[in-house]
Amino acid sequence: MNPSAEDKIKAAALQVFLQKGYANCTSREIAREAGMNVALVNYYFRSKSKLFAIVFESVMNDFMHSMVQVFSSNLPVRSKIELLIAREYEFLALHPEIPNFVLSEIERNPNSMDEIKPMLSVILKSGVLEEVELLQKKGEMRSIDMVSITLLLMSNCQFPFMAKKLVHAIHGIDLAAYENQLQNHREHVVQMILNYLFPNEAHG
Amino acid sequence: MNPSAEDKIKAAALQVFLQKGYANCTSREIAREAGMNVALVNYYFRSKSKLFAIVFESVMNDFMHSMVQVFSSNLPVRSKIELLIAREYEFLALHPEIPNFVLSEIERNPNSMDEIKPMLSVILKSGVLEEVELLQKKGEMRSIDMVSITLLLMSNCQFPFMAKKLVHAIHGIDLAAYENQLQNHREHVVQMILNYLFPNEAHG
DNA sequence: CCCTTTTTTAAACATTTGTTTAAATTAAGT
DNA sequence: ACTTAATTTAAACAAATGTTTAAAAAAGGG
Repeated sequence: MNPSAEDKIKAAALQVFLQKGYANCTSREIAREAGMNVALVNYYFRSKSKLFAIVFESVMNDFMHSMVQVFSSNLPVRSKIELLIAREYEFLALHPEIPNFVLSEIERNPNSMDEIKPMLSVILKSGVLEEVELLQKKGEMRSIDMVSITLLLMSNCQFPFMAKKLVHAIHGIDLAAYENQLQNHREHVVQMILNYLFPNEAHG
Repeated sequence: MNPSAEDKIKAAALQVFLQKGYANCTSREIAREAGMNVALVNYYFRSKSKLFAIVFESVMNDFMHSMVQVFSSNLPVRSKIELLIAREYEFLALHPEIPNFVLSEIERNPNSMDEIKPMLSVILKSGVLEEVELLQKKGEMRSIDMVSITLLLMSNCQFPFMAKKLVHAIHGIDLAAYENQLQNHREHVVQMILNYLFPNEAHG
């Protein structure tokens, strides 16, 4: 079956909002991208901001989904971290605009993150924190707080995708070649973070 | 001497552009922040976009200045990296909006980075690349390309400042306490990166 | 086929925004 | 003090934008 007008608008909005951000695009632009009238956008979604809210929620769900999966598995922490990085690099290779999209929205509307809290509580209940604490007590893992661990993971996964054009400007690297560069970089990130968090083990 | 009207407008524009970005603010907002009329903004700077260009150039100069200084010093690479991270954390503690400001502008205008190229060539001429190559040949430094080194440094310095509100949403950490968290994180970043780049040396 | 509801369109509205104009005020020079 | 130039202000303009309206077209049900 063909996509409905509603779905076409939602898809167009996703595209446009991701690429230009909320303030930097117009309702007419979304309508044009969907191949229809401005009024239809508001007929189905009432307003630009309501449409954005729907798109944002759907993006956040996609983004968090595989992360929650990883944490809910019963792999050891070390493997969880490895898998998490792999998954994020896969996901962001397909949707590199998302980190900036999320950070912008959080700046625009500080309450926008309320909806991820249910997913966060799933992670908390997975027992990951306790496992980390135990490993640290046994000396198998470096003593480091969860905020810093989160920052290390997010920084090294998300920033490389956000900085594509900046790296291009600095190093002159071709935007196509950057895809390979990123996969290469991923391996450094995995090794570097694991080496640091688990200093007693033998690594590459 | 009192700041001139022109300077007051420039200062207000810096403030507003940094905080809200180019598209997300208005000329009238800048005028109000400077305590004057909209027409004065255009009287002195001709247009919003010309004013932005001036502000952007000045921000980029500030941002690059201390980086260039570090690279132009004759410290060994290891110390340069240490110093670079320290300087960036100091600078970004004062101006945490700059990474996002720069990345947004690069997206809006891909040519905006042309003006940093002179400063980049200063770094290239500093001989840092050759020193890295030599250390890698001698096996004192891990074999890793310059793009990845750049990414490791930028990711771990800039992202933590960009993600302040996101980390607040995830971990509930108070925005004031985050300042301390960042300084704590800096030490992890220094150790992690040095451990990884110089795997043969003894580290904390 | 007719009636009702849903979908689509073109046009209009009010507001905002970047920019300009023309007059008023101030400063500077002689 | 007078003239000229520089600065500041209020008002206006045109274009863009989010939203609404009212009419037209299409779809569905009996």
